Amino acid sequence: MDASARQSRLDHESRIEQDDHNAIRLWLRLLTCTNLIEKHLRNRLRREFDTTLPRFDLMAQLAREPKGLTMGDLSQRMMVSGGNVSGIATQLESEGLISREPVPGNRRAFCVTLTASGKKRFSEMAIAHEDWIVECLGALSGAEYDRMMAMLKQIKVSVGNIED
Amino acid sequence: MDASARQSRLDHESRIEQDDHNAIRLWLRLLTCTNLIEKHLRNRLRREFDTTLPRFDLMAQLAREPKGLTMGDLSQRMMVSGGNVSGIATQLESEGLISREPVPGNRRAFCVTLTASGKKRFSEMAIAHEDWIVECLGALSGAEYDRMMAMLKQIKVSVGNIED
DNA sequence: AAGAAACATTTTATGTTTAAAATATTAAAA
DNA sequence: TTTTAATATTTTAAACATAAAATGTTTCTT
Repeated sequence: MDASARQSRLDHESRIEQDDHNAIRLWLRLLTCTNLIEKHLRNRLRREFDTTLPRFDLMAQLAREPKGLTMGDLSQRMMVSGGNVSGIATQLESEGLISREPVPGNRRAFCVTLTASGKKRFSEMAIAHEDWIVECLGALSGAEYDRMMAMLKQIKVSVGNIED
Repeated sequence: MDASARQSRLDHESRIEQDDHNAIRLWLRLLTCTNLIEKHLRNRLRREFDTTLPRFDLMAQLAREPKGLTMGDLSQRMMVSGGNVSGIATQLESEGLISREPVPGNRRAFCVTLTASGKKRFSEMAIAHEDWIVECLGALSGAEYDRMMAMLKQIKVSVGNIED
């Protein structure tokens, strides 16, 4: 193998390695960024509203469905396990923010809704929450938003295709 | 207010609202994407190596420092609490993947290192782990990598500046 | 050298999350 | 009608995470 052939082999290999490392670097930065924002939101929810992200998420789902949702609906929409929803709902219920009523035609299910107090509390939180996110992501231009959205969608599809 | 003025007011307001909603949409997609990849990695670690992400992360830190790290070092680098590291280390030690030796000149500290078995296991996992990430993010072109990295860095800075 | 302060780690208590088992209800099929 | 399957929820067990208290070690001050 002459020098140029060796060189091109090395280039090829190092480019592949570089791509691999790029993928890891990108993943790590993606993870860091998301965790940073999530931690920020958690801190502010705790500090300003004395609550947690999962509790906020549950209330957000209910706010979108004034007619209420069953525990199973909540589990599915929040993409967390049923046992998890059960625990969070118990807390929120004891604080009077949600109510769990039996469903007339279905003795298995509970219909979970925001109470008046829960609605009021959630609307305060939602406004603040939106502001916090704009603070975090507001530095990106409209064009950058679009590009980022497109790339993330592509990643989502890639990952979705891997699953067996 | 004439029609065009009303229109421009509406446009302005709706653009702002749109931006807000864009920020939330972007955040939600970012979160979904990260969670999707993380869940995928967790599943494969569990399925193919019968381990967890925190355990992998601890071993990864040790693999980078053949001389070993103290519990405090690990806690700092993994960005988790000391008590947490303690629990994970106890598990890995009982499985013979790491060892905790007293440090000669410092009777407070333990020096944690990968055992031979731990090194072997980790190198297998690291290769697979890298492949999984390339699978997830490989659909992006080199230019897209760069743009994404730049935007994430910008977000990181934005969020960092908010903290008080 | 003695006491105070800082440090490294473990222990304890508490909370969140998941997966899996258990319980109960409804719907469908034989 | 009885069995079976699907659904809805709760309970339980385990891993992970944090904060705070406890323990032991080192270093600094005086």
